[in-house]
Amino acid sequence: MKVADKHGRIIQAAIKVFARNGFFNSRIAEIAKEANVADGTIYLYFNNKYDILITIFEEEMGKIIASVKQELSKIDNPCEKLEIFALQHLSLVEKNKDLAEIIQVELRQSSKFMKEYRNRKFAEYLQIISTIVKEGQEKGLFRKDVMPGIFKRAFFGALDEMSRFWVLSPRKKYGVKTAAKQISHFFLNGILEVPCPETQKKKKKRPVKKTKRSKK
Amino acid sequence: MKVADKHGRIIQAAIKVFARNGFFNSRIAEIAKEANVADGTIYLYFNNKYDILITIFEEEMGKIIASVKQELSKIDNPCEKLEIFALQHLSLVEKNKDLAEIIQVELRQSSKFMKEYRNRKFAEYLQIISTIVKEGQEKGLFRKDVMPGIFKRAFFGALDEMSRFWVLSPRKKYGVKTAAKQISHFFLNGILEVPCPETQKKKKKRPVKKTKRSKK
DNA sequence: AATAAATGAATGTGTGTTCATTCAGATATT
DNA sequence: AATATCTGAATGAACACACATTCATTTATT
Repeated sequence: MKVADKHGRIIQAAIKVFARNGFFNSRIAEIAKEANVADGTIYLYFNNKYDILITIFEEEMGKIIASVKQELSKIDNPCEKLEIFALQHLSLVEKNKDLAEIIQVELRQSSKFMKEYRNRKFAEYLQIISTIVKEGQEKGLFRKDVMPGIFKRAFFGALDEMSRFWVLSPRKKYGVKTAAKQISHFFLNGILEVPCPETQKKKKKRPVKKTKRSKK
Repeated sequence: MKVADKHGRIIQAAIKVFARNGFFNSRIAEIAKEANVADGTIYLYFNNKYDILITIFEEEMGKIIASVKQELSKIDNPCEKLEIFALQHLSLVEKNKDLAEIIQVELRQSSKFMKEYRNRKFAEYLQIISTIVKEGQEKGLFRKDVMPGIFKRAFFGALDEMSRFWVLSPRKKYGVKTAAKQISHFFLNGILEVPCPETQKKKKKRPVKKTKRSKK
């Protein structure tokens, strides 16, 4: 790696330091030291401490979204897509523990100050999931009464909580593959030995109009 | 409410203020003002700022665990238990937005500094879920290959993410009941229109003993 | 009168940010 | 080719200030 690219070095250092201490307990001086750079230099590349955090999210989250989308584009079957999404998500977390911790913990905490911002990138990520669901419904694979807006949050939340566990605890009990398999299996097939009739008592199954496509 | 009970007033004020600004951006002076108490008075009841946060978690989380356990004890069927758990969880969040935000956001961020502690209370909450799962497996209702340790996190995560959405966004698109129904339904029955054979390719389907119902 | 509880102004520390200064390398001048 | 001039990236010591905590004093309770 080049000696230069101060920007990149500062970002990488900040990821490490923020993950170690949390944003508010991290000192600019510590980041500077980690990046082998003078305190003041940081202000040549970033407006302030907060700006570093935002940049981390912007740049790194962007990479992740792109990579996940890329990976999913190779697959057709929505069932498989969900499983691959889970696997990808958990693998990425495992590979980038520090980054994952920041996105999970620090950015959530800061969300009050950058709601609108976080939401955009984050919504984009969640939308990958709801798109898969809609696709599955169109293909007649997934039940029509599944609300994609709820599903995407539930599915993401499940993965997110699973990874938090990894991020915070040093040794992990379950492997990435096992977890991804289990979780996608929960959501696809449920956990019942045999489908439970009572849970569907409310809605009568109404005949679904076939909305082939709606492009004019 | 009594004019006294400074302890309680400070806690309530702190919940409000922490939720509004986040822990690190909250001033002791602001909490004092909100509680109609002098700055110094707070230090008669708490050791320091952090102690207030911990106390909030300890006292309030304790109440929640007790209340959920209480509610679940009335029910037999594990399927129903899961649904009630979801409903309870989401309802509690809705009723105590500020508290929910603190538990979700601030405590997660602080977990680095008090891992051992958070884990105990939190684990207790998660364990409620895995206990339901094990019970369901014993009764032959839930598949044996479901790992309770993964399930509890996935299920909790799903609910947690759903409530984060409510906590952070002012108007909500889905009602508590709808969300609870949908989420527990995902986990019980999956989302497939028809069980997907591929996803089970690993394990040979072993003949399922017909567990008609398990009520004695 | 004695004790306890509450007050809030004062303190001191920790830290994000600034900015005068340095100096390696580029450019101009001889 | 040698020397002088310029440039702006990098530095890090110094600053300013926000804020948790303290404690001498006041007020309430017994």
